[in-house]
Amino acid sequence: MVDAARRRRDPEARRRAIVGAAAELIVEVGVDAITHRMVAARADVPLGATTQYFDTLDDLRAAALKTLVAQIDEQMAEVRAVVAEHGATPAVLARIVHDGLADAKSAEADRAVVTAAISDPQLRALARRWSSQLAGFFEAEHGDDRALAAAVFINGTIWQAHLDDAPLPARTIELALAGILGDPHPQTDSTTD
Amino acid sequence: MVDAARRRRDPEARRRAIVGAAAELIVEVGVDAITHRMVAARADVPLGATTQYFDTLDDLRAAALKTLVAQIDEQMAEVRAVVAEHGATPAVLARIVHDGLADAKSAEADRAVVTAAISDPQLRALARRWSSQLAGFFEAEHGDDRALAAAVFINGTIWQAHLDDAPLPARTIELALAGILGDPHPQTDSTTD
Amino acid sequence: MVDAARRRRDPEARRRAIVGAAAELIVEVGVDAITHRMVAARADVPLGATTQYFDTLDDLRAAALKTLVAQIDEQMAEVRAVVAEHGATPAVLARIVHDGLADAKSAEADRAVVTAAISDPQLRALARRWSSQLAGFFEAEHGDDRALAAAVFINGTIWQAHLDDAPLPARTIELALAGILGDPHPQTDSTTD
Amino acid sequence: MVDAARRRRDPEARRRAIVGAAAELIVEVGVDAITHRMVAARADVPLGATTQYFDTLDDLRAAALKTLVAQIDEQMAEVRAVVAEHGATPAVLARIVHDGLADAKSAEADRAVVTAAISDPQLRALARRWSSQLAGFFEAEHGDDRALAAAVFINGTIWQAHLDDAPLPARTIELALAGILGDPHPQTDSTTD
DNA sequence: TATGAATGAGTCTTCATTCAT
DNA sequence: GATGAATGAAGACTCATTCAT
Repeated sequence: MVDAARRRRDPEARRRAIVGAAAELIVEVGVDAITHRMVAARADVPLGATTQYFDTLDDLRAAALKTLVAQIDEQMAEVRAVVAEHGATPAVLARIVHDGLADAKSAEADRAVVTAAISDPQLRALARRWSSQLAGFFEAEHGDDRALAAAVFINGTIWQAHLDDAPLPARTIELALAGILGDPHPQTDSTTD
Repeated sequence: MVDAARRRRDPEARRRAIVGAAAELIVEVGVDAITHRMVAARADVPLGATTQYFDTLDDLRAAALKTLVAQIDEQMAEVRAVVAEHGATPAVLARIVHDGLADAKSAEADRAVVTAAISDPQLRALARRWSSQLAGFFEAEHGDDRALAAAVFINGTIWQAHLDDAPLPARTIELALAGILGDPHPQTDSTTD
Repeated sequence: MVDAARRRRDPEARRRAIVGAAAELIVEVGVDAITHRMVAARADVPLGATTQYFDTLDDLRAAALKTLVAQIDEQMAEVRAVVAEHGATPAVLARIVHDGLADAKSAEADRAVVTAAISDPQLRALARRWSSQLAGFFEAEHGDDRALAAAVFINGTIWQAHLDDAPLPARTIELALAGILGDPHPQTDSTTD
Repeated sequence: MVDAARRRRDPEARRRAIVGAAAELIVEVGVDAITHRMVAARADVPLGATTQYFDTLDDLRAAALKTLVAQIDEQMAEVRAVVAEHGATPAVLARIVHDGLADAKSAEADRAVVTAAISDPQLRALARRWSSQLAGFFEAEHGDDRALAAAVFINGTIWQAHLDDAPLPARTIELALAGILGDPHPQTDSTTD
């Protein structure tokens, strides 16, 4: 009764429940597949509640994607923090990436957002930015080309993790990053080897 | 009249037209967004034809995905042929990957299928198989780990190319592959630790 | 069975039935009050048929209004014919107007279209044109001012007939028109003649 | 705070604000198009207030129409006063009608009520009464027939003014009324027959 | 009493699928 | 076999009305 009563008159919580349900469903079935009915059922609210809080399904979608984006931004901030403390070495990054992928939830969120970015210009810009930020960790030490390649590889691991339903071994990631990045402070296109 | 007569007499061609239209549309608008009406319009056949040749929309979808899959398999066969002749060196693979990505059409098809694979178990199995085949080119020479990492990187390039609307430079791909694969004939686990 | 079978596959008849039902309902409940469901029920067709034949409710509304407009144009043509033969005398016009108003159906259609014209610029233009045509019958003989006033009076009779559920007596109409029009060939504002 | 406090303490004012907003909106968008939300926004009161003061939307509509009716009754009273002083001559009436139509606001209100009367029996009765009152001004002097015709003409001017977005010239109205009414003190049926 | 959150009925619209022709 | 008309289920969205607070 407390729950029911509370839910009934806690608009902020209800809004969060709806957005959360939408975000979950976007991850599960895709950004275009969600419906008011699905979201209402998942959030355990009546159908009308979904339109009460969001004028259009697009608005709801946008809000849900925003929370997914926020999650990724948070991840990125954590990465930044770890890198700031321990340096952007292959071992450090490999650990972060592996752990991130091991968290199925966040890995799937990453994938969902990137997939949604296919047809959403705004999300595409964000995805591009994330890719740049990732590359940014390596640029100073390893040059633009290798940094970009490392970011590309890390993005690739998201899809591989999805295919395998399991993250790549940290060891494999580390090995690959080490190979891609080469020795610190190399020329972008190496002359001496 | 010739056209009409022809079509009437060539059900196989009509079926191909429908499947082809569906495949195009899947790439353009996504696997879930196609409708009988869209396909009929694109294939320039009457609405009824789409249900005449395929009992359900899902059947049509499946057939269309099958042709996209076949395209990818063909690509893979070409890769295999090139590799058989020139070896699976970073330079060779980088060229193939770059050229494949530069062909927007095939790059989009790749992406569409991988995206569709998110929620289609059969396609997922295929995607896994492609990843394995890709890795297979390198396993003998470089060991399982590095081979897998190389495949992961190549998959990553598909998404990066989509984000940038341009393929990665062949040079960057080659550099990365060279780094990932390291020296030929290494142990799966690296010697020194 | 013949009826059912026929209706089932006589698109033109079905379309007419739908438009006719919509027109009836517009007259009865107003242009903004019609719904697909009302029209479908009145036309005795399934709900889907109304959207099969008209992409949007607005399209259906427009088609229905078009038939009402056509009815009025036809009326106007008849008036023109009668006037051409017998002249635009008060007696002749009074007879026409009275008979038109006595036909409740057409009187209500007039009223419905004029009412719909309140918020539909296209219909407003038409209503203006009708008013002009009506005035046109008298202009040559009686000058612009009196002609316009006669048209205004005739329009007024539509509303009075609606209020009274009965047309004004032809005698009253004739008397009023005669008074409004005065003697033939008057000056509108006379200076020279 | 003053405003809020005031409103809180003056339910009657709030009720008036709601009814006034509803009346405005009826004139603007039609009697059937108003919603609680629209009225609340226009009256600048919370949504709940609209249902607090009126059990149903129909009740609110009725109240709003009542104020519009009152406005018209007031107009009619003014007409009566002017007529009592200056007589119901064509010139006097023409001036009144023209000025009334020139006041777009009141002309639109007239039109809105007449339109609403189409499907509201109560309003229809009122409209009938106004028509009678209008005719009443002329009956004693000019007989029933001519008086009715004059009222019909005046009603016609409302619609013409709406079509033209401008009132008829007072001169035209006067001319028409003079013609319709003929000489004072005629028999209902004209003398010669 | 005043507020606005809550709910579901009803609206337009799309479309897979069926089936008469 | 080929066509497109037919149908209803389902989706997005609006809003009158109720009622907790």
